[in-house]
This record gives sequence, C-alpha cells and structure tokens, in this order.
Amino acid sequence: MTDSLAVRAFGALAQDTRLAVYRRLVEAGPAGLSAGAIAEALDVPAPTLSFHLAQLRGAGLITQRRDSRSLIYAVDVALMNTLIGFLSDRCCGGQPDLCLPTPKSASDARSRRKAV
Amino acid sequence: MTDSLAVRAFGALAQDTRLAVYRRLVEAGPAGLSAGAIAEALDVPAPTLSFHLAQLRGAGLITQRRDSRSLIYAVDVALMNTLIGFLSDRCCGGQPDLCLPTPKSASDARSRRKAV
DNA sequence: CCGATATTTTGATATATCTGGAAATATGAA
DNA sequence: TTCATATTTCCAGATATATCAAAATATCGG
Repeated sequence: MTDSLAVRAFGALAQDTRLAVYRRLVEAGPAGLSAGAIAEALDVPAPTLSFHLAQLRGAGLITQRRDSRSLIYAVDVALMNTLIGFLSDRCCGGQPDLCLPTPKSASDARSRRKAV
Repeated sequence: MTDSLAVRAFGALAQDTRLAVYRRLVEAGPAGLSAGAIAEALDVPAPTLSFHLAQLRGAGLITQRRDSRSLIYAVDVALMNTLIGFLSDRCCGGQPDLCLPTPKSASDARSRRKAV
C-alpha cells in the first residue's frame, strides 16, 4: 500500500453517494449487488451512479463482474483491511498502548497493526 | 459517527500532503509535532501547510495546542479508531468470517466491529 | 436479426479544492 | 516597547470533481 494508492482510496470514500454505495457493498459482502439494485436503493440516476462506481473501482475498493445483463459490484475485502491497517500504521511510535480502540480490548490495535 | 462526518474525515485524508502530515502525527502520538517541525520535515510552504492542518483539524482528525510561539498538532486517536470501525461496520452481513484481515487472526475483525 | 433491458460513455456546466505570495496576528526575548 | 520568530489569514488564479441529459454499448429473449 503506497501513499498514493491510499490517497486514491480515501478520495473515493470522500463523497456522500460513494460512501453510501461502499457501505452497502461492505454489508453485502462477496455476493455483491447489481448497479440497478444500488441505483434503486439509493435513488441515484444511472449515469451518476455509474460515475461513482467507476471511481470506487478505479481506487480498487470494489470489483466488477457480469451476470447476464447486470453488472455486479462487490467490496474488495483485502483492500478494506489494508486501508484499515494503513490508517493506524506505526501508531504512537514506541507506545502502542496509547492507540487502543477502547481501554478494554488491548489486543485489537496490536494485531491490526501486525496485519498490515 | 455519521456518514457526513466520515466523508469529511476521508476527504481530509484524500490529499498527498495531508495524508503525509497525518501519518507523521499518528506516529508521533499524543506528544504531537509543531507546525514548523512538520513544514520542515515535509518541505511544504507555511501557508500551504497551515491550510492542510486546518482541514485535518476541521475534520476532527487532529487537535491543536499552543506551546509558547509554536502550535503543536496531535492525532485524535479516538476518531482514528472510530473511522477504522466505520469502514468495516456490518461487514459481510451475516458471515463476518469473510471479512478477516488475514485467515490467521480471526478475533481482529470481530472485536474491531464491536468497538464501533 | 430485432426490440427490450441494463449500464456506461460523452459532454457541457456548476461547484469545490489546491497553491503560495503578501499581509496580518500572536508570542516571547531583549 | 521594539524586534524577531512562528504561524495563520487573505486572495486570486489554476486545477480537479460532481452532476445528469443525451447518445452509445452490451447482452439477452424471441
């Protein structure tokens, strides 16, 4: 994960419609959703949605496959996890205990960083 | 964490200089870094850096405090962790095992989601 | 093939963001 | 005070992004 890939990914998520699309796809998982299903769910005109799907795809956040006339989009789980790791990479230098999600679950941040 | 707060945060990270600044601050931890130190480290003109620091701060990603003539900026660890949780929230609906960072550390994604 | 459906590409306009010089503000030292 | 340092705010031009109507492309059923 280079800085410029991360900038692109964050940029793709930095827009209301795209973030909504992405979150739907995260929830849908590998099965994904058709462009039409997303357009209907979010009430977005087809060209606008298509533009945003292309942005997300260009950033590598989602994948595309065809199923008959429909194009199915699905989240790229690996990149999602890479991005998460990138955000907290080397957090707090020598004192990783300062970076915990909650005081309670100390192992989370630690293993998250390792996974990058 | 609302969608529009997340859009703002991702937007703040979606720029080369800002992402570089943010990552330096993540590494620096609560101690933070002065505007001057960041400007020198990244070789960015003061007005440009100031603009980007204001963006990051407006998004809630970093905090500001004064130390004599210097302004010290530091990462907001809580928001960092909230963002991380937001990214993977409800991932893969009913089958959270599909969302793991690596096949090995199954507990990571699970507790990360709980922490949101 | 032909018509219907699903989706993308084109293109023009509107809006937002990035950049850095010059000027302004804040703090501390002499 | 007065001067030097640290940093921000103002501004204007340059660049990038968002929107969606209209036209083009892809796939399927008959």
